[in-house]
Amino acid sequence: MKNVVTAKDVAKLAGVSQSSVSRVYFEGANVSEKTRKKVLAAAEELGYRPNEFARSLITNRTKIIGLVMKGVQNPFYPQVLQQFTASFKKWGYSVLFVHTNNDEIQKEDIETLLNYNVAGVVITDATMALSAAEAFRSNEIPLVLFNRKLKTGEFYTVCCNNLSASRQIAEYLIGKGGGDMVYIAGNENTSTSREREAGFRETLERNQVAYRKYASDFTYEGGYATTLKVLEGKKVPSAFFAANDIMALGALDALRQHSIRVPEDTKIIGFDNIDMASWPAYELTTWEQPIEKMVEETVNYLLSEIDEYSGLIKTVEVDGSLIERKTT
Amino acid sequence: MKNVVTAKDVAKLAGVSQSSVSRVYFEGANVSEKTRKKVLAAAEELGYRPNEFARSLITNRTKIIGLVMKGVQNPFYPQVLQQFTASFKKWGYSVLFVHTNNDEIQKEDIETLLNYNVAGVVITDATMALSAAEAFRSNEIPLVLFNRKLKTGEFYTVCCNNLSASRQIAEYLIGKGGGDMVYIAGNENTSTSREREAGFRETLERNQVAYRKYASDFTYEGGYATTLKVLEGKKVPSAFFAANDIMALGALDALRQHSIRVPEDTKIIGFDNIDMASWPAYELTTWEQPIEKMVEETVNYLLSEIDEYSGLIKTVEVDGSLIERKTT
DNA sequence: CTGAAAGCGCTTACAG
DNA sequence: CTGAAAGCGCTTACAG
Repeated sequence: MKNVVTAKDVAKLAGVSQSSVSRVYFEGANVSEKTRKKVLAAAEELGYRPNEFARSLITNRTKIIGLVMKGVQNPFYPQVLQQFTASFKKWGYSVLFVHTNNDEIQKEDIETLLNYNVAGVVITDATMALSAAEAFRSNEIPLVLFNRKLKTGEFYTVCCNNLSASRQIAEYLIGKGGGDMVYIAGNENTSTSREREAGFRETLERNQVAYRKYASDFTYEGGYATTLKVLEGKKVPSAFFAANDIMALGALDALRQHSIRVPEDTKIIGFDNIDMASWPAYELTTWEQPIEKMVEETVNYLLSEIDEYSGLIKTVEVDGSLIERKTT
Repeated sequence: MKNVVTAKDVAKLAGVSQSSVSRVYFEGANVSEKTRKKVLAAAEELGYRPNEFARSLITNRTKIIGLVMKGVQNPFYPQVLQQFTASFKKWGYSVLFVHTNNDEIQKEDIETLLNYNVAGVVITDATMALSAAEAFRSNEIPLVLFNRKLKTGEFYTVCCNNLSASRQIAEYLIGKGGGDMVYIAGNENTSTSREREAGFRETLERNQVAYRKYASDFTYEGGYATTLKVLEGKKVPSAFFAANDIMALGALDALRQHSIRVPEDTKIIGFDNIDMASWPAYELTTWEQPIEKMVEETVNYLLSEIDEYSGLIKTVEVDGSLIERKTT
């Protein structure tokens, strides 16, 4: 019963061939204005819509982008999802949403993406086996790692300039005075956490500021628990740098529970600039990730690769900026 | 170059007909174990995957569910998205994510859903013109409104038992003492806000407790600003009921800014039980929406309608429960 | 600019 | 249980 109206029906009503109907719906094809009008009128009358599947079958192209995401709990990512969806929509692409619980994308998810012959893939906060990447490459499906670097030189990557950002963060905190600082790391297997650590640590060491690192996991609960652990030592550090905002908020709440005043007794800075960072309960100083710009870079690359596949590999780093609020 | 391996190639290598290859991948079809093994071996060797588009073209069925969402800013919805994706994945369905900025789903989004011939549709916090619904109905595409009621009797709806919940909330607050209460409403055109208001108001009036309603919009900023407006009056109400958690958090921050103690000077209760409600900075008393159960109800209905379309219309209301924390 | 025809990669009666 | 063949709804050379 479904979708009963076909190009053939429209052709009959319009008094043209099925090929002409097809041409009306295929941009770039040659059709006279007269034919176009007849076809569109007939299509309107019958409620015709071209069948995407027949179309994809023959063109071997789809208008679907696969978007892979893990941490929807972190408000940063829903925002990313929204912006990608909006941006792709402008170009006529729809988003197939793939959620992965594991750090690494599972085989079944890759298969789904391949089965739907997606035009392109965006991977946000998940990793991928190189063999999986090979499957996309051999099918000439362009792929972008968003906000994560894997093996350099293997993927097109778009992310924030974490190294330079964390150096600036270190300098900023040093400027605020105080002699020992704590880095609250995110998951150790992410480039974002490692790079933010590297820039921060290196700058502190160069300035002979004491540095401690505590492992955590990019969640609010993690930031909270980790900060409690930091406070077990007798000395409160002069400043905290949390690898993302949601951990910074947890850290802030942990500090408050111990009646440690921020920014008087210690300072804290996050990363991302999620909505909550600006809430009056937090007023968190942070580093803004330019999501819009990052999304734009990603979409532009994918569209150009869809247009003509080159397999270009590059790492694009977009600069963010310091957002100063009341925790420093 | 893409997806070059077809059933024909596999058939040749396996020494069987293309029909047999097809049968191996079509569950329920009759194939001998011997044939199956030969085919799977050949498929493995060639890296064969059935083409979903060819399949959909002929069966007129897809394994795609359209999920329409508006407010990804409210952490409640990413959670909903995640649970739907996980749940559908178990049944072999993928999620086409449609984000709408407007309250009402736009025509182009409906077209996308129809073009991809989705097997079913879930609409969360958005509304839809009846004419759009008609398009789904006439194509026998099952549809569920999740957490929103539109015209009763027109849609299959799954939501929380808002009326009973808000009555219990009112009784709970009355039990805590105090004589005048404020309802912070969400968007006026949503059933969730209206129903929560109705149950709350009705119970207060029956108990002769003064009631005031303030319009707001389901956002943190809205809850914050609206509460400031409430406080412009000289008298601080004895309690606030915010139509969702994110507004309640905004309200709480506004109260703090005015140094009004919670729960001593006034009380506040939200709705949803989002992650943040349990954060130490808030410890918000709220009503938990049983997302898991609601998702399950939705998925079960859709699967049964996909299996055999009946057009069944019903409103399923799932009970939630009070989560008592420190704001009451 | 237009139509007739081949073909995309599958599923599914049909006959054996 | 299996194979040959028709056909799903399109696009796209090809010829006119």
